[in-house]
Amino acid sequence: MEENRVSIESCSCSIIHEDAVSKARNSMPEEETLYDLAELFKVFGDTTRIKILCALFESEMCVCDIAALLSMNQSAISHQLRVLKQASLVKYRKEGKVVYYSLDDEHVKQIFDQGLVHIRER
Amino acid sequence: MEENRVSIESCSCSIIHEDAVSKARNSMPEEETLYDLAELFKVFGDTTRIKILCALFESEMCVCDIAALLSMNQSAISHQLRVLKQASLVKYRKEGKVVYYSLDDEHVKQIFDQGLVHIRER
DNA sequence: TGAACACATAAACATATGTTCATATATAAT
DNA sequence: ATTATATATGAACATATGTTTATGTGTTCA
Repeated sequence: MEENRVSIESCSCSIIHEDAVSKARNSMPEEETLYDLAELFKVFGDTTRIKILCALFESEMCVCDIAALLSMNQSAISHQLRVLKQASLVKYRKEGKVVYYSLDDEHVKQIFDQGLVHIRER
Repeated sequence: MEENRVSIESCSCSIIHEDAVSKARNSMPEEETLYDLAELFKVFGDTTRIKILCALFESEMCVCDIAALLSMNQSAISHQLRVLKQASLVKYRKEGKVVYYSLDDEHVKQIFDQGLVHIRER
């Protein structure tokens, strides 16, 4: 349908399927939600952090344990734990000098497992 | 238990909980699996790509439609569609000059929704 | 045949990100 | 009090990443 073709400044091309575009536009969650969602997945999108989460599926661990497990230095792990903590993916408890980290959330594993399903099936 | 403390070169600290470390080590998936998983989530970890996927939940769309929807230029969208395609998250069909993209996978939405659950509950 | 269009892609660029190094903080032990 | 240890953090650095710009490719239509 020629009538549906509308020029948009930001894009040199014309909209071919205005119906599809407006349907998508209406169903789209808020900008902030999508931003937060991307930020969340970004946290999962690093090998070190994925390994840390994976390790914590088994039991809580202190920073040194994780560093030893992954053969990385303590600082790198500590930095990544901060990222995980900010994303509410891990929580911690202090016991003297030692800080024990554990999963903060029950559906962290569900996100993880859904990802696994995808990579196994392609 | 003092006997459990073992020095590791890569980490200046000593392992405090060798049992926890070895349990985690044994349950850890293969390195390659974890790498692929991180790569997958990395693809979800960008606002533009999240929006594209979100748009495709409704219906297939051509490149220009998506560019107009997101007020971005065609090239940027095309680059991101390539990333999504390489991750087996979208597929396409050609119809003359127009290339229609759609979701490749039924559990893309499940990963997306699991992420939503997390950000809504924190 | 040639112009217009939809899309792809390479190069360049600015920005974001992860690790390391050095150092600070807090607790425990001597 | 001093030392050792577990962790946190800021700065620096190298690398990765997303967007733009320019251009190439393939298809349609006049």
